[in-house]
Amino acid sequence: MNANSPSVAKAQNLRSRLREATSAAIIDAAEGTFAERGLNTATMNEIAAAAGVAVGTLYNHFKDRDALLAALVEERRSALLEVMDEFLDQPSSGDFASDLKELVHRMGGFFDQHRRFHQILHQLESGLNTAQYPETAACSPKMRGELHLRLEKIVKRGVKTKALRPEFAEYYPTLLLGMLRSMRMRLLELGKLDERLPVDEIVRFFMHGAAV
Amino acid sequence: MNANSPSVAKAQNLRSRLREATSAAIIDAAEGTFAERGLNTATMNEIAAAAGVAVGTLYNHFKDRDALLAALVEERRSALLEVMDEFLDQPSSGDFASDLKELVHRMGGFFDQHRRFHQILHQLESGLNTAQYPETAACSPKMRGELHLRLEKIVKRGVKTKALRPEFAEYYPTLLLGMLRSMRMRLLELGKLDERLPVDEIVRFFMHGAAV
Amino acid sequence: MNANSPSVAKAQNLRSRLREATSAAIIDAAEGTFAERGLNTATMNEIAAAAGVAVGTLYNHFKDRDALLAALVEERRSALLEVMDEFLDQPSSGDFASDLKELVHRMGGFFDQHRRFHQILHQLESGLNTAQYPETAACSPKMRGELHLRLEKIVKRGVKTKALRPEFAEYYPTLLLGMLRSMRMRLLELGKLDERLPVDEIVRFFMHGAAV
Amino acid sequence: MNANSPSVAKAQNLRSRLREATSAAIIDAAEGTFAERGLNTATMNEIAAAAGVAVGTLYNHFKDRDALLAALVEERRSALLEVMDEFLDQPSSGDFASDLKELVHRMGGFFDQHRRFHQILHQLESGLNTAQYPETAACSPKMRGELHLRLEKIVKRGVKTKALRPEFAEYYPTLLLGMLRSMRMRLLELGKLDERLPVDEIVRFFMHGAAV
DNA sequence: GATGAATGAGGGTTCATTCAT
DNA sequence: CATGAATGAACCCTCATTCAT
Repeated sequence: MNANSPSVAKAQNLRSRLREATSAAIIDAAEGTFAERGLNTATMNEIAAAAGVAVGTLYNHFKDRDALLAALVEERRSALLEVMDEFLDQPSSGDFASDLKELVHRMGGFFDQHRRFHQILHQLESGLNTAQYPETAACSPKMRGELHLRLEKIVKRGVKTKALRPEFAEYYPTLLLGMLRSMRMRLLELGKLDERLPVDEIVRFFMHGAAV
Repeated sequence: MNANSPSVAKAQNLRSRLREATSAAIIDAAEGTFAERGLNTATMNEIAAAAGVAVGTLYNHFKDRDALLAALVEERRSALLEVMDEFLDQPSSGDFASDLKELVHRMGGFFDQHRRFHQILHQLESGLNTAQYPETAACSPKMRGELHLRLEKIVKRGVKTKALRPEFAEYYPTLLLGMLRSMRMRLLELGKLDERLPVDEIVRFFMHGAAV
Repeated sequence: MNANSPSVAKAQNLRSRLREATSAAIIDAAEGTFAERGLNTATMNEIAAAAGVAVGTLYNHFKDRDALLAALVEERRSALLEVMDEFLDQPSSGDFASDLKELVHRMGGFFDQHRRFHQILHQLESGLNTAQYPETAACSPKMRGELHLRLEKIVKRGVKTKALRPEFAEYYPTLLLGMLRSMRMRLLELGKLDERLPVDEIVRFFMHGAAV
Repeated sequence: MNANSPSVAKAQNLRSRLREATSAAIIDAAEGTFAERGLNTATMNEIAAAAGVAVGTLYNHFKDRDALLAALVEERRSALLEVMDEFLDQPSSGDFASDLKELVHRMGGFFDQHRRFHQILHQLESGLNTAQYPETAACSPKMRGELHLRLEKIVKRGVKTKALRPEFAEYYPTLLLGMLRSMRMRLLELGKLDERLPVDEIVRFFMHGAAV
């Protein structure tokens, strides 16, 4: 048989790469459409049009609408966590404030690069949409949980080194994420679509608050 | 004739009161349904069932789905702003921190009392939903704008009295609201449906941050 | 008992007259609304509003929408036939053309006076509406049939006196009515709402056609 | 690539032809349903059932109910006018009566072939239905206007050649159309569904009237 | 008898999903 | 595999009719 011949293998590779490329294009189109039109309003036809393919093709790549959304979240989730983990696996610099600033910079950079995904996260957070999207429902809290975990990790470090007060510490990750998200929404509302998240100011605020 | 007789007048009063009661019941049911099932997912039939009336009745009281949502937002909006204005119209205590704490307590109290509305606000914030709901679209940013305005007012006071740093002050209202909202969502996620917002801790965090 | 006392009788008379007056007002309102808004589009609420009463009152006077429409048709039908019969019961003048002109004048006069009813007749004629309105369905062809009968009567007279050609005579009533109706619609289309049907010209055309 | 290969082109041709066929089937079904059940009573589900497709398919081919009706009217309108214009563009035979007879024969033939459409025209004429159907509203008077125009054209010829009396000539088109329509309705009422319009008799009547 | 709010069956429309080509 | 027309369940909304006051 020539099923394993080099040329066949090469052809399969090519095919598999083409397939991957189409999947990625669909996910990108889905990200844009979900963000722009809303998680509930975006239609499969719109996504297909944005991806430059026919609706049927979406279903060749993803079981259903829910699976597409879940795949999109999963794709970005892993990329974000990778960025964070890459940093968290390094030894601490010794200065908590620098460490935090670096981590939040990485997150902010990712969210700036994937603004659309950041908006989708916001829509998912309410958890109300997940009832309709069971697969995403399993994926989105997981993603939030993992984000939370990373932030808890560094917060615990901060508490241990007495850089942070321990009293309300369990909610610091929530507050930090909430501030990033509300800043993104505010920038959108002000029409500053291309402006970056003011990460340094947010970290400063997180550390020292608003008082003089 | 007897069109103005006491009994007719009484009957009209009764009717009008019954009508108000039904409207209020519908708005309450809508609040619950929109919050629980999601702004897009909640159906008119669900809302009617929750209110214990038939669908047609919803349309006797509100022009369409959009108008019902707008009426709901408007109802709560005015109640919230009233609570805030009642405080803001008083002379300052002189101590900024006390003033802020009091104001946020009022807001938090309102949001605790109307948890479901707080969740709806969150869903409205993305602005993506409003595209579909023109009437709400005109109402919801107004509400956010007015909330913002109140907070800006007190923030400016704080800056003027040098209780607050001026550098990032334009975003303090956004951050404060973002923290309240993310805390609500977190409590929901943890299943602590009936727990109150930890207003004191949030204000403390707002003022002094997380650092020791 | 005083059930038959004069005053009671008088009171009952009064009441019955009031009832009649309300019924007539409703029928008038129905005529206007059906004509203006269309047989299918006119709603019971619109009719009630036009009559200055509540919807419920319509149902106190007429079993349902269909019965109201049927009563309206019946009311005008009997009035029209009365006008025609009054003439037809007289002995012929001896001149067919004069007789026809007089009859058509009476019909045209009635239709001018009840333009709205004339329009309703037009809508009923298609017979498509009657499927939905069983009572009217029984009433409207009857009305058309009776109109037809009167016209057949005079046409037969004309044929017998050799004033009319017999060849196509069975369709002369249809053509005559069709011309009256199309003239009404044309006047409406031209915005000449208040113009009278050009009865003389129509009768002339009926008798001698368009040729020189 | 093979986007322009013969097989793809052939497939697209096939698809496009199938699509046309479905559209035509839907228009035919709509014609039958609108005529039989009435312009207001016919439901989209009935039309879909008559066409042997699902409701959704109607909306794949026509924006909404109104657009379907308008497309139907437009389709028949252009076919009718084509038949008339084909004749009107020829030089006159010199004999007005022959010309008129020929033209009305063509119209009558078309209306016989499209009896259902003839009935729909009748329903549209009242203009009351069109208020609800904006697209049809723009299309239906246009169609009536164009029909009128053609008839005015030939009537003017007749007046110029002194074949017709000029006195009431502006209403001749209206009367002619009204007679055709009332004859169709009469045939329907008599259950003579398949009988043809008696065009010769109508033209004779138009020219010479009913008198001996 | 008049009132008008409540009712709910039924119609128009959308859109995720399927499947023949 | 890609395609896109067909499908039909489910949604929003209307309006004739009822009935408690």
